[in-house]
Amino acid sequence: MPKEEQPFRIGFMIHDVSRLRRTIVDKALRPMGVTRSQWWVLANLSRHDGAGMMQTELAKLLDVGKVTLGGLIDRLEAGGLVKRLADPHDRRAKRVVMTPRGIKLLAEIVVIAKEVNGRIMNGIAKADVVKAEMVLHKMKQQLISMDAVPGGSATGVVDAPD
Amino acid sequence: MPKEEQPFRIGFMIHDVSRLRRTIVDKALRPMGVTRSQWWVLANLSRHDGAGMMQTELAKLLDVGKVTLGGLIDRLEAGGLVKRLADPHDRRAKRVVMTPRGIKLLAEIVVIAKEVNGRIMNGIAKADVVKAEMVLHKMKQQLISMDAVPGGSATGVVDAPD
DNA sequence: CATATATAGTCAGCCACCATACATTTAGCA
DNA sequence: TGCTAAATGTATGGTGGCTGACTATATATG
Repeated sequence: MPKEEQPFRIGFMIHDVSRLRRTIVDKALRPMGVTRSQWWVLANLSRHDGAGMMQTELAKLLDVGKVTLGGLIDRLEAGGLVKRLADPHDRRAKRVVMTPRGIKLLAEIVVIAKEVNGRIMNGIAKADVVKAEMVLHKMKQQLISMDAVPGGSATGVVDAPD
Repeated sequence: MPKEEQPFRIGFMIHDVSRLRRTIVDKALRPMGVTRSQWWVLANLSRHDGAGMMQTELAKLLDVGKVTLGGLIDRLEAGGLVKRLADPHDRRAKRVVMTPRGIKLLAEIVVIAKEVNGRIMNGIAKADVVKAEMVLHKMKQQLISMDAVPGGSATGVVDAPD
């Protein structure tokens, strides 16, 4: 093995870590009946609370397609964690809001997730993590500029804050 | 309110990049009728060529479950890129080998993939990429030690030599 | 030899993605 | 005012990933 250049290494590495991480987190979250993606939706929903959010709005925030988000909402709704309400001003739209049950569950999830996350990142220097995050962020921007975002239609701006 | 600690950031970042990257690569590869996961299988298969590989062996190498790999092989076989041959020594097993067509296609794929990859990594310093890779690698080891690998069943103690 | 256990693959079922196509409704414009 | 264009959400169908249950074979052990 003469250690040739491996331009794809980071790509596969990301793929692997993403997959394995999902498995672990989902396993830890299973007792509460949600997956990591569902948690992700709840977390974002809880920050933009108030009148709830339109599905399209939420999908854009998460960089997923309307269809994918629709499916996630379906499952969350089936679990009684969110509700779809008709928008009073736009009869096409539905506003997604968290139920009390959803709010309560989210708090529990965060506790578990923090613990698991700590174990995954165990022994990795904080500074290194930050640097890696920056590389990933650049990759993400590059990808978005390459039209990776699914519902495409590139409505205006990129650059998700936060 | 300024910027609280966000322990999950890198996790979601990896998730995002992985997802977006898959979309882009798959889009670039579509003309040749394969996905990125299929390419991944072909690439690994081509390195361990010769008598082909058993499915389980391949699954272990890729850290995916037998079932997932079975599905991938199904599609590759349907496309005429690999073949399943009966193992002469073990009647349970099947050896997966690449067809000439598969070999040829892999070469074409690599060309495309290299180009796309270059664009994704555009403007990111090589040294930073290497550092990020190291962080990811550590995460991966940590995850594997947490029993993330699917077909798990902890066949003895595994210390997958890299 | 018989039985138990481990291993190779498959089947069925679920979640998360995506793309394409569609109905409904809203908004823009001639 | 009426027709077209855009936007919201859904339906449909495919890939990829996982779990759990199952068959068939191989090996180990009493």
